[in-house]
Amino acid sequence: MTAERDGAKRSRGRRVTQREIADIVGVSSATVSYAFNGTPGVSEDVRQRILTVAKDLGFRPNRTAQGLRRGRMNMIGLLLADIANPFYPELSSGVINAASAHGSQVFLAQVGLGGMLQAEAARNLVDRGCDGLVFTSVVDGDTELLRELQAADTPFVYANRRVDAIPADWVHVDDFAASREAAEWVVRSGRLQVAVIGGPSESSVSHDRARGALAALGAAGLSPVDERLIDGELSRDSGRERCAALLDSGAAVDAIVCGNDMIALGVMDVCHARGVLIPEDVAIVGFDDMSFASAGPLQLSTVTVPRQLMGERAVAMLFDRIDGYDGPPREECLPHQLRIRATTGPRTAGPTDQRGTA
Amino acid sequence: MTAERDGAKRSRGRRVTQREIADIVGVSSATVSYAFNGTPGVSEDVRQRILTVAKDLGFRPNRTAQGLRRGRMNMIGLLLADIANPFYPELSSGVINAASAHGSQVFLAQVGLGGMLQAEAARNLVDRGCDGLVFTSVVDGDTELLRELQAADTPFVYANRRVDAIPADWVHVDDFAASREAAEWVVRSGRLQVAVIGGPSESSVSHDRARGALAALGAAGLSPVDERLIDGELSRDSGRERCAALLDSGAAVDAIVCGNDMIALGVMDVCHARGVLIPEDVAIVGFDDMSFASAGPLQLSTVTVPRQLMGERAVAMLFDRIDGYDGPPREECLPHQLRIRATTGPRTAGPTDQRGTA
DNA sequence: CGATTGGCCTTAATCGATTAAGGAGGTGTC
DNA sequence: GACACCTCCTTAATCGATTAAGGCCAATCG
Repeated sequence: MTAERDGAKRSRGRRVTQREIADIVGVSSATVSYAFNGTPGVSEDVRQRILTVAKDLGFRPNRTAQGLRRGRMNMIGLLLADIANPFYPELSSGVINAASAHGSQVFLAQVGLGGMLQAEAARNLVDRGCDGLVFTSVVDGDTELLRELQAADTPFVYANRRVDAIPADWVHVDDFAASREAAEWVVRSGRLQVAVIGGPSESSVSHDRARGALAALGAAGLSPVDERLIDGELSRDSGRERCAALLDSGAAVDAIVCGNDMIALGVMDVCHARGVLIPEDVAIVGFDDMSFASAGPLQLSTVTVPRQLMGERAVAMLFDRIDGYDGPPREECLPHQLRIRATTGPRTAGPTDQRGTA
Repeated sequence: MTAERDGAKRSRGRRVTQREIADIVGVSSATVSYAFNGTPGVSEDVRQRILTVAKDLGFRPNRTAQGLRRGRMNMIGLLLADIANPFYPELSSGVINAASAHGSQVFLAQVGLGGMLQAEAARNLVDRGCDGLVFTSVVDGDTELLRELQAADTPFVYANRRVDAIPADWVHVDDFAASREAAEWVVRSGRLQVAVIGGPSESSVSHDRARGALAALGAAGLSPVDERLIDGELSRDSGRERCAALLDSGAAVDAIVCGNDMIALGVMDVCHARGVLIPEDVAIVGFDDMSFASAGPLQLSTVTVPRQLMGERAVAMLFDRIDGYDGPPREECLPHQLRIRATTGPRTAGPTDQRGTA
């Protein structure tokens, strides 16, 4: 008798359909559909009766059925390497909000890291009917997938990283220039023994950042402390490991240019643990300006990347494609900003020669 | 003639269907479906021919059609307040990976913050066919929505926050006890003028944390410095504002217990800017142990919350429901850990009476 | 007054898969 | 020879919406 009992009785997901509304109002289901879509040719009286009944019954359209019929699901896929890396949440936030403003929602896939491979995840998203994809973590190995998507005419954009071999819409910052500026600053402030601890070379972004730093060093007639440290992961752990290896090697270092702020965090962990003073002994510069970089006592010098905006612009470009734009791939370069804080302050000690005795 | 030309010619999303495979192999589409699903009753010969043709044509099943017919989309919805708040990405990562292990993918909805209202977002996810929902940021105002979901028998779980009035599966930590422990530590180390800068009282988690801290103070015969500061947002900005207000008020303070690490970050920003020494003048304790809390020079005392695990357990409980478990709501309390670092070190100065002249 | 015109609905096909029910052809049994 | 019984397919309904095409009726026109 009660609503509770009814609720318990129906099987899960038993939802009101247009057909039921049609039966109650006494019209055909087509009319109900027309009423909801505002299609002309439904009298105001009937429309009102339909809407009233729908409301009473708590009708909600089945988006799956709509999607099947209309061939468009109004959703986009977002692929990222590791949502726990603080770079991505803000980018994602931009993507989600911009998509929402376009009436779409976002399907999230985490690739690598216990998740699926990128290609598998991307195909899955397409199978589910995503109208387009935003790639934030492509690597060169994804070439085949991207080719496949282009062949099938599935819209996608690169946010941040890109694959050179597959031209497509791309939103990014000038990583090369930004990294060069950061390294230049370090060099100009008198550091001579500069180490570069970068990200994976298969990522275009990390690659560009490393090249930028090396270009600055080269222009000053310097070369990096230990070339083998350049390539690695963009994680705090990897920063720790490589910084420890660097200090252990006994090489003289008075500055470390990091591929991102997470690496810088790991580097600072090790320096802190070993009593290496920042910036007195070693200057440190990160990349991305993650929220913690400006934290009270931390004050990491870094490069600001407009991550939220990057997500928003990526979605804007993607919707252009989804809505039919068919021109050549476009590239949008967002402004970055060198943010000098305390970790690149004046150098007061001689080149450090800590032997990593900590 | 070329594959390129064919590709350009077909309209977007023109994908191979079972029907086309059936026509080529010379069987009915039903047989094709049976072949893919491993349903008995298809000869090995025919099955092989079907699979071969499917592979050649790059067939992929349309998950939307499958979902419509099967009534299950194999996806879950994840609702969160602000993906840029570092609490959520790690929780999300746990959710995504656990869902992936169950063969499901995750739909993400950001509520508030330029996104939709929670109820709107949740209904949207259900309309799209999500098999269940994970709520991470419910507030008391969502009661009606939750009731509606229960009436429709839509499975959902609370991760972290909960709404008392609507019992449902819930994964959390003992925020009350953890916060009490944190405050006790501060009190035991000799601080007498303790301020509590918490989160929104409409969040069960913030509410419990605030109660825990107050309980510790009460047990020591103390009361918080300024009760009006307890309620606010869980953001760095809010931490800044309230800390500034606190210092401006001229009240004597020698410890600040924060509702989470973001607030603590804002508090540290202000202290740093005004020359208030941590921990000499003011001890600070956060909550959540976000990655930056342990950063080199930062060393924020806080409480560790197993966020990734929380996401995984939430999904496990959710899938129990999706798979038919129909018992009473279950509650899972995960272990927390008080993490004492440098910001709660010994107090060396008298109670601060900075007038905020910075 | 018969024909045309519009307004308002209905019929039925369709999206791409799943699946119950049924049929054709061969084998086995008595 | 008849009947049951497999094995392997096919037919057709179905999920819940959308939408082209067509029907009915009253109003309008020459």
